[in-house]
Amino acid sequence: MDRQDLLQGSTLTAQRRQREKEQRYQSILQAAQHLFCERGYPNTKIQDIAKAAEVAVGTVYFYFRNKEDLLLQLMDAIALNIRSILGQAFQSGKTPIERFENAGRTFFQEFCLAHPYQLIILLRESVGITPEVEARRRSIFERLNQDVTSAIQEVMGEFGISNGFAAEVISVAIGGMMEKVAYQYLIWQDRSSEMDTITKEALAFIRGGLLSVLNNITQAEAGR
Amino acid sequence: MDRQDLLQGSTLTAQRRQREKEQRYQSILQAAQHLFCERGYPNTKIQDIAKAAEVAVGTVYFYFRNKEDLLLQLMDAIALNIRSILGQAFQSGKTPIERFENAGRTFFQEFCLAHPYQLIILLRESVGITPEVEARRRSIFERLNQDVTSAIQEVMGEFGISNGFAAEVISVAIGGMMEKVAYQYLIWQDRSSEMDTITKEALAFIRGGLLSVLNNITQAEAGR
Amino acid sequence: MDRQDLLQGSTLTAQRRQREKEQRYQSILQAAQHLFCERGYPNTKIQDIAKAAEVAVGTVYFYFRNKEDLLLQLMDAIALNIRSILGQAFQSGKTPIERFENAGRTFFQEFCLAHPYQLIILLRESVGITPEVEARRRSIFERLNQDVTSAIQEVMGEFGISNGFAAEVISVAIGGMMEKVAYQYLIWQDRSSEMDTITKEALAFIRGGLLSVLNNITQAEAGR
Amino acid sequence: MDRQDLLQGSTLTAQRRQREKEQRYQSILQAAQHLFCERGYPNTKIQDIAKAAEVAVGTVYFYFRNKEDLLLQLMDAIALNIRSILGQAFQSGKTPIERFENAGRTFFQEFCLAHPYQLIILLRESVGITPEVEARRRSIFERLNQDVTSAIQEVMGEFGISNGFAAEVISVAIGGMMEKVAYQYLIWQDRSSEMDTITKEALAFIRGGLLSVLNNITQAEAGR
DNA sequence: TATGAATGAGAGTTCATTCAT
DNA sequence: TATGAATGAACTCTCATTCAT
Repeated sequence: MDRQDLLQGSTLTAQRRQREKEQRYQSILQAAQHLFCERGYPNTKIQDIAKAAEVAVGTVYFYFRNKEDLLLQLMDAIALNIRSILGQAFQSGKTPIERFENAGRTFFQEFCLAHPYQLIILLRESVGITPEVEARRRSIFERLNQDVTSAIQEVMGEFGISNGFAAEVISVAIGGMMEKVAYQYLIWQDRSSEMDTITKEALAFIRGGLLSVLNNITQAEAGR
Repeated sequence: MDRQDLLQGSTLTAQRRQREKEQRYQSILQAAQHLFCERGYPNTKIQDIAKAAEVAVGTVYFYFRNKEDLLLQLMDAIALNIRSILGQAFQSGKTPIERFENAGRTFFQEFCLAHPYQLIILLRESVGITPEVEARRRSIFERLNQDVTSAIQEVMGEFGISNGFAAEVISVAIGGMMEKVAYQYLIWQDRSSEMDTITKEALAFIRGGLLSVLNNITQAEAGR
Repeated sequence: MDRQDLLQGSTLTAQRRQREKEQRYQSILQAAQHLFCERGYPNTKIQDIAKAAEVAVGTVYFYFRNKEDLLLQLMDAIALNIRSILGQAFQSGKTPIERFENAGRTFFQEFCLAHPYQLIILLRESVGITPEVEARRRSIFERLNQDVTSAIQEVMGEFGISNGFAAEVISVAIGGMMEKVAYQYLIWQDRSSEMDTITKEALAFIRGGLLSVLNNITQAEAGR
Repeated sequence: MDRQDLLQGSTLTAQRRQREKEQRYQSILQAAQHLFCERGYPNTKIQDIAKAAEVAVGTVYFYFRNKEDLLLQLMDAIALNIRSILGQAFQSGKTPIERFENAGRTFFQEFCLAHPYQLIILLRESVGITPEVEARRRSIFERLNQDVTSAIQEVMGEFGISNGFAAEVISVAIGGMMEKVAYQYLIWQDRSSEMDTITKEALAFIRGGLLSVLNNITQAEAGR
């Protein structure tokens, strides 16, 4: 065994270790997500998470500062995922309004239906836990809100108008709609098989509201 | 002192005692509401509530089965209040759409702005506490939803159409919107001074969405 | 209405009141006995006793100093009853040994079978509660023990011997035997229908033991 | 350090840890036994046990599900001990009756005098605590009873007779005698120095009863 | 006498977190 | 890195007892 081999060996070992570390981190995170959703955050013990992830309690604390940190990192991962999903959707489609609707559809299909646990963490299990968690929730939604607000302003641009405040309020409103529809039909009830129709109804309503607001502003400006 | 007096006397005493009991009950409930909102439900100790209500810990348990029961009864009182407020609003105004908008305005003005703590309990502190609490949350929103769905169907009736499913989904969407706008601008930010404008924007959006949906259905039916 | 009448009236009223007081006292005592046996002393709340006796909590404390006092007075009543029952039995029968056996039979028939709750209080619910309660238990059994020891000494007298110490030990042994047989076949198992046979077996054993001891002593003394 | 060493090393460490765990478990159990006897089960706080065992409260709950479980495991350990002591005694001696008397003597000498705390737990502190504890008590005595019943049947065999029911009742009776004598002279009074004489008197009485019963049955059978 | 609302010390139990190995 | 036994502060809930009416 020459030096090169030794180096290679240790490199490979290091790589494997790194991979294993990442896997452990992920398995803990997934176990936590699962249990938080099934039993609720306050009713989930670190003990349980460790058992589900097949590691010792101490190991959880090696990867996460504390229980709250576990939730925060979970939220961050979820936020990353949802933004990545929506980001792509916002780029597909020809017209701004089309892109907008694509994003809406994608939210229900690719996020809510595909990752119900992530939805539950974001809308239920991270609510009212701690000021820190609540702040993270807010900042996540703030960023999503900015994306949507930008999209709305783009649509507005098509109509030759610009109203940042209205765009923001409407963005918040649309966000709330999407959240509540998902909560109602996926968390409270399980109507996942009807999500197609539900999505259509909700998006029709949103498009209607959006266009109507734009037309009114346009007319109002024209009437001046 | 004759028999009548004795009877009256004891009745009056009994009445006063009953009144005092009711007052104690209310003062505990109010203390709980205040602390749940300020510190969060899980961080509020029964001890604290007792101190704030100026009673002993045991007294809290005389009026409420346990901490969860305290929250549940609080939620019920809030649900009663919001339904009473919205119920009146739904009866004012000439046209269905007018009544609908009145209710929306009333929600922000008479409920959210007037009773921010109740808003916080309903939207934040009662989320994800216990299956029981979550079930109560659901049933409260279910009932509100039914009211709004009815109102939407009334509006639909004006247009000579009827679509229960659409009405329900739109009701959920509108509910979510109101909730999120309130959460965003009253709980996360304090923009209570701008609530007038925000309300106007949000209601315009809703009216637009609603009318648009109705026109589309009408046209679709006409086009057949 | 003359003075005599008034006096009579008040006397009668006083009598009635006295009677009612006594009834209340008894109903509380009986409720306590029942609940102590069914749920166990530590699991019985004063609240429950009051409810069962159809009086207010405060009323229980008018008749009894505290929960322990309730148990102590119950024990005293039971001790009174058992001594009265056994006392009569010890006087029936011609020979000492016959009287002795009558008492044994009576214990099972007239006490254990007739008053199972009293048996349970004495043998189970009053055990290991408090030093005071334990002391009362001891003094009750001490007195019973003295009675039995006397009876044994009387039997010994017939044989022309006297051994106080042996009499005492045998008395304790016989007492323990009766207790355990009752506990086994009436509290742990319900073999009340077979108590006749069980009683016979047990009494035969006792008589045998007793006579054997007496003969041995006699022979030993004769052998000197 | 080669592989063998590593293996040995880890094994030794694991063994030592296992031993320490067992020691902690025992020290908690002993502390509980001591305190239950000195203060009574209901008056003993987990806090106190922890302090006496020089561990934290949480450690008690690491080894025992709850306070009741602590008592149950204590009872099991005691039952194991008493059966092992009596089991040996039942095997010493030539004749069945001799073995029987050896067991009786051993009960007083090797169990009651040597382990008074175990006696107190079994006869006083575990009485009337909980249905579960009472059930365990019953099953422990049931098993002891079976042993004694078997021994009696063996004695009967010597006389050429067999009466299972009588054997069982007599076994219960003898058990009750032993218990009560121990309770009276070791728990209520401290006459441990006189236990020799007391044992002799009690065993004479038992032997007398036993032989008398056997003779009677024999005569009765002969008389047929 | 009788009532029952009010009291509050106290106990069992939990569980996030630590740290020696 | 990983382990898991150990920790102990914290919290909910109980219930015997009191006392103003």
